[in-house]
Amino acid sequence: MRGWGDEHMRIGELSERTGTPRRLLRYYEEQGLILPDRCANGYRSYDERLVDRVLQIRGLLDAGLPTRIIKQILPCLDKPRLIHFSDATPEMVATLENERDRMTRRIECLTRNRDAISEYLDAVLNNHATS
Amino acid sequence: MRGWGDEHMRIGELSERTGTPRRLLRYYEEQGLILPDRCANGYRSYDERLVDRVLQIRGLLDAGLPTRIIKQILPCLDKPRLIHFSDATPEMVATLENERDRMTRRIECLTRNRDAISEYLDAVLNNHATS
DNA sequence: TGCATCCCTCACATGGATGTGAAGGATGCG
DNA sequence: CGCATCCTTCACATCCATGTGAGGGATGCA
Repeated sequence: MRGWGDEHMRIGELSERTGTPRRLLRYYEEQGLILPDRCANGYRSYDERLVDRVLQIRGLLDAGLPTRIIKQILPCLDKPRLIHFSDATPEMVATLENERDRMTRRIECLTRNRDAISEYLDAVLNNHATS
Repeated sequence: MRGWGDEHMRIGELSERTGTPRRLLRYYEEQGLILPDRCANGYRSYDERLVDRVLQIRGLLDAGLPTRIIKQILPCLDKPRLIHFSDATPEMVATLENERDRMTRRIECLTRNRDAISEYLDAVLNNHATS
């Protein structure tokens, strides 16, 4: 029953909606990637917006970034235009530039190889009759 | 002295030229990603072309693909047009399609986040005066 | 010949993401 | 009430990429 458009949810629902084991939701919290509040229970209470955030985290993890880095870049993606220059220390900027370049290289490598796979698949699927 | 454009090299040279610890070169071999031949010594002898292959492997690893998958996709990238339909079993094709899609998703995620970082950096570096 | 430097294999260690389960408290339904 | 189902914490286990070092053989130079 409990309306499906609620503002908050417990770990089970977030787990289902993101396809992420509860264990990992706790792990991401431990790593400082998400910060759910707590009910009087002690139960974790997740805001609706955390669904997207968790999916984003998983995407980045899957793309090979470690939680330590994800933790650093997430804040920059949160505030769409509400840039907060507060913690934009020079080292932070350097870290971000560095990571941006790493990501670019990763993207290039992935794209190159994915295209090669596509090419291969096309070849196999089109003129396979000529085996 | 031994000419630097040789056809083959030992593990030390390959390690230097690819920036890869010897340990890992042996590991990649153990995982079936590369297949150096052996001198009478027992020493591994690497073909010149393995330089690029190792770099490619490292790129894919860095992008988050496990060796198990890399092993499966490498053969498709080797033969530029010399497609070998021999081992193109239906499951293999399915695996490749699946992996291609995963890579596409990864690329999208990385691109999205990298662009967000870029945007943030631009903002910080351009109108930082308005802190 | 001795010594440095490469190579070999074997094997245990580490760090990060994830699996799994125990032991127990909260909630809610019959 | 009893029982199922959710939640809590704690802790050990696994997989994978990588580090590290021991013990020993090969090569080559002084």
